[in-house]
Amino acid sequence: MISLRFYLLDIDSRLRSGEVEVRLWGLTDEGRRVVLFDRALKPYFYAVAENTELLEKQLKSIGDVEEFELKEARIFGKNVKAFKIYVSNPDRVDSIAEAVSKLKGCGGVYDCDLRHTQHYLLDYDVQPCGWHVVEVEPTDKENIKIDEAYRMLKPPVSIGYQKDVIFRVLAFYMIPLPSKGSAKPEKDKIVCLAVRTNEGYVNVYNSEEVGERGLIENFIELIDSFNPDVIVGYGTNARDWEYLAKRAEANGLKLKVGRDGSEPHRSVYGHISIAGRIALDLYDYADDIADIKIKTLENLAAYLGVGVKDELMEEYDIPKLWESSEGRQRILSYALDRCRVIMECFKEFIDYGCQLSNLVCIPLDHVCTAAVGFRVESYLMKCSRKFGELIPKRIEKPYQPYAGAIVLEPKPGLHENVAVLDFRSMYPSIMMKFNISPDTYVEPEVNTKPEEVFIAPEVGHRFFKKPDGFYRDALKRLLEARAEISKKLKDLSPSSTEYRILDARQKAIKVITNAMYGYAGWIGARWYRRPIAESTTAWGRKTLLETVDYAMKIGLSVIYGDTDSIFVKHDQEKIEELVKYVSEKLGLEIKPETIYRRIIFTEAKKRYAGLLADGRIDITGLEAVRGDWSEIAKKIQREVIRIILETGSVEQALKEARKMLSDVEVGKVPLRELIIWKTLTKTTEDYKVLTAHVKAAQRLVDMGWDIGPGDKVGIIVVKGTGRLYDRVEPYQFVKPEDVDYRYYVENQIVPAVVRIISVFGYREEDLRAPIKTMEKKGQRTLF
DNA sequence: GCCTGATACATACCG
DNA sequence: ACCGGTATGTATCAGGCG
Repeated sequence: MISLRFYLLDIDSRLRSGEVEVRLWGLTDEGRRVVLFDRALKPYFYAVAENTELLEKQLKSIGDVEEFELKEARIFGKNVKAFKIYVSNPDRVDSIAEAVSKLKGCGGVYDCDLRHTQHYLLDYDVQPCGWHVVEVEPTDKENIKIDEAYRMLKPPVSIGYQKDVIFRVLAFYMIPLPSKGSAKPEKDKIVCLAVRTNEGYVNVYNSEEVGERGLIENFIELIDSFNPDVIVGYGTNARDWEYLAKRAEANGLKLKVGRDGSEPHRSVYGHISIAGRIALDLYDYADDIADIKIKTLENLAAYLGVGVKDELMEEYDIPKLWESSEGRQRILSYALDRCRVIMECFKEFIDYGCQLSNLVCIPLDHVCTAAVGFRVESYLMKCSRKFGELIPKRIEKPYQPYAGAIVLEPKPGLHENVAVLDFRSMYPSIMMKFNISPDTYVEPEVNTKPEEVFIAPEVGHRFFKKPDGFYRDALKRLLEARAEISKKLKDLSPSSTEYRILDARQKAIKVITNAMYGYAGWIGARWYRRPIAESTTAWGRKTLLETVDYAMKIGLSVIYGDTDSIFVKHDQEKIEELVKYVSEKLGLEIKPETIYRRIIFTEAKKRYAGLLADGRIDITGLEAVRGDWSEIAKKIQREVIRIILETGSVEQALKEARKMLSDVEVGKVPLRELIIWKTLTKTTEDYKVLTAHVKAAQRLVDMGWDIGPGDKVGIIVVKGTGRLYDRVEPYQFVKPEDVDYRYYVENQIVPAVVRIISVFGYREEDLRAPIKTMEKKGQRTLF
């Protein structure tokens, strides 16, 4: 027997002579790549026994039910008796559970729609991207590309061991040559594939030199010899892997890149998995970052501070470039640079990725692809085990709306010295304070004594004060962990490894904490309970209103507020009093987060712009921060905002705006700044009304471009008559002389500017009038 | 058949 | 495939109008 320290990278399972075998892939303390086999866990599910004897009798007669045992468990806080039912044929867990759920005396089936690997992780408390001690014996490697293979003798034991793990990483970027529209793997060859390892190997395979077949062979050989733990790319789930597999097939090859010689395969959440390796798609990371509007690799790189060669190349540029040797050269160096950028973005991402994976207990490759709801749910499943809660099946539930947060009416105008007071984790704190949880919720028909429950305002839902609900427990762990990390971070140098990892972890914790309320109100959630979400927002509204009332009572002028924040005229003493009130009387924490030297509010909620102490300008909600306005309109609005905030002179802002606007009128503006991007949210046929971006998308599809739901369509408005949708073109096809510059002035720039200046009594005419008329208004400033 | 205002649809934002 | 609240632009339709 050997005892090993083992870091878990990936987990999968396979059938071996009728048994499920779990494979744990990872690294040892000495940096050896190993795989561990374990058949100890038998497939199972739970059936709640409402009539134990009756149910037991029927269970005996069901084929493939190997054995079962009666256990104590909990469902939504209620103690129940349930049979843990072991199934001999792992493929039949679902169907047998379905059959058992219909038996007399059965009160529902639980833990039945989880993958076997998930049961394994939960039952043995195994942590992806975490260290364990394992007791093993050596076994045959079966040609697996690994240093050692072992058979597990006991379940793994998770240990708090922290050690930086150095992965072997391969980044790649491929370029196919499209014949028409988007490249199609059925007919369009891959002409170049760039690779880069984190150990310094760089190359670009070129179909001109080695043929497409040679290019793919080179790629497979590199994976074979370098044997990476991680293979990273951009857009690999939606495109690259499938493309490579099809082109491999067309060349009589198999894309055997898995450590066990298997090919990439589609797995849960739409992820493409590679056996024994982490297949990462940085697109998923970009998708998670709201500030990145158009999810290109360049934009991700810019966001992360990774430098990109200033060379724009899009798919429609490729065919023409490929015709000349100079163009081909450019394509090759472009691919190489993209590969470098992918590797650098990977380095910025990986600490956070590992921490998130470890926290929510989803393997690293899947956690990136999993939506927030599934991440929260996975974390909750882990917590539920400690409470003895069985895991409900995912079922369709009807949608029933409920009231959310409140937003205060802003005081329009320019204000000076405004402090923003934010509640710290308002919803999680409220959920903890009032023990809001699926297992503490009191059904309407249940009688309770007034002192044993919390009653939500407005909606009247009740929650038991004791014992702790499992949401309270789950949140407490998160908040305590984060507080502890914050304390540690203070004593660490930001450049140290430990700081980097802890900071990544606290970010991961924050994401999960903040998503917990949203999860509770999601109809797809296993632990969905509308009253939970509804009560949380009700207490939230009450809290905010009470805070506003008190602020006004002590003479603080409240300018705005939204959900968990209030904007007040800065007054140190009174703010301190308000903070004290909130902490002592409401039992929550409020903190001045931001101080604006100056801030502009329009009549509209959720839209404002402020000047910070350090001179930066913060814009919220306005056109300037939206992805569906042209850059030129956004740029001019930003400029107007900046001048007003810095000088207080609307006239000066107008003067500048007029200058910029007149450039547009004569066509002195790059086409790039005229693109209006909109997301296609469904297939073009599903739209009830025709819109500009849908029309453009239809045209692109007709021309052979792969465009579907979720894709962004970039349009430019061109001269013509009729509806807007009759006057737009996909941006790729527009020449400067086609552009309808008047549209941009009247429907983009003017509205964006007027939105701001109208606050100060100026109108469209003031923007468009000659300077002479303006002077009549005189030079005045707002402060 | 054209104009106008009301309404529905579509998108993206805030917290 | 986390929530509800909000702003805003464009399409579409009903009704007025000799």
